[in-house]
Amino acid sequence: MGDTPGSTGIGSEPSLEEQIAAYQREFRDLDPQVEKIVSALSRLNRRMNVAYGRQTSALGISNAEWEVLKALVLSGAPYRMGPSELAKRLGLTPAAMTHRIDRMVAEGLVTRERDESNRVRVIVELTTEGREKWLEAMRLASVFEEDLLQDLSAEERTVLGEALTRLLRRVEHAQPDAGGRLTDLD
Amino acid sequence: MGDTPGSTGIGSEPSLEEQIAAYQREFRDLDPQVEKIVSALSRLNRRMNVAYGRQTSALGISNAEWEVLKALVLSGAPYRMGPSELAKRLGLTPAAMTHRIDRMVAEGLVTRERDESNRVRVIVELTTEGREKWLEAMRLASVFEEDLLQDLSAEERTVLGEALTRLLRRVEHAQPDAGGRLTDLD
DNA sequence: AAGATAAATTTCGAAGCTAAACAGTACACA
DNA sequence: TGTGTACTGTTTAGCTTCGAAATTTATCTT
Repeated sequence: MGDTPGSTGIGSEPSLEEQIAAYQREFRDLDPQVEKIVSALSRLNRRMNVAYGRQTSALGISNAEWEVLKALVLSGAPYRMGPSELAKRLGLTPAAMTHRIDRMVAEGLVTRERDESNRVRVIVELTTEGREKWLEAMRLASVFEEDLLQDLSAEERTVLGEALTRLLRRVEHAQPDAGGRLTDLD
Repeated sequence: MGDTPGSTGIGSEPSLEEQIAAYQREFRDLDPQVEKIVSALSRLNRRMNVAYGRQTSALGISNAEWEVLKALVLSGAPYRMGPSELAKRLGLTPAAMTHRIDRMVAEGLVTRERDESNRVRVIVELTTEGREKWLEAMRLASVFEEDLLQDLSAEERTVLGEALTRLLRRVEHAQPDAGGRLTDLD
């Protein structure tokens, strides 16, 4: 196992090899190959997140804000969603969603207005500035990703994409999806 | 790009395919294959973290606690570290480390005592209970992981492990590793 | 028109972190 | 032997973000 329910901290870590060796030492029945895959996956993901985080924070947006921008953009033009819809999508309570939207309105990333056709509802809409921030972050990220995968051959990319989606399907099938804190492995 | 600096929320998401299609629609210059790999990786990692989180929280330990347990176990017998060493390892300030250790001492996962040979230092040591919790979590995690990788052939495992470690090396090389909030892609 | 239902917000409080000040110990070096 | 300096860990105060529960406002049902 990677590291298991580890975390997201990035402090000074031992190398992947050292860590796997330590796992072998402390926990006998462990397949080194499985361990290698899971640990590498977890650690790779964490490093990528650090990179993304740097890029977005350079643009002045937090992760919480990024999530909202992403949800709105992916909903398609005209980039509108209700708070409760957003909350469900992001796994937050309505209260937390209200707070987030407050901040984002103050920063000009979204607007909030009542739906005139049903005045109980509220419409959160992406501003031009919000959309441009998202686009800029995507540009940075796509460059980073192309660069990251540079060394992989076309065939390797195919196998990798195929294997990962197969694993994903398996996890999504098996998961009843309940509570449980999140974190990063490794 | 996966989703980019996304987050860790697990709300109700669109399927991977739908999401990739949305990315294509909203952001033109994007290699679908790269996108597929990065998104699957990110999403897979998140789902796995949910599974791990459920397992550890069933054992009554938080992610923060898990990190500390892991660092201590991997340091090897006699499972002792100083707070500042732990803080550096986990990427926390000393103050935050003090708080975490407070909680874990109260729960009997670790002990804290002064180093008699150098009374400025403090020694945090894993208790038997702490070690057993770690072992139990590892047992659960390793079962989960074996099950997850079940479908992959020996050859696929080799290719996957190799490709992931290569990507990891590339990221670790390129990363000056500065601030930047973390999160999960996708 | 009177509930019943639903959406969003407000209020209050909890968790977890950081920065900065503080306290205690060890070591260098006159 | 004393004194300054450096280092560890803790304390204090404050910030950010979230959640639970109560509250407000609007809609729907009958």
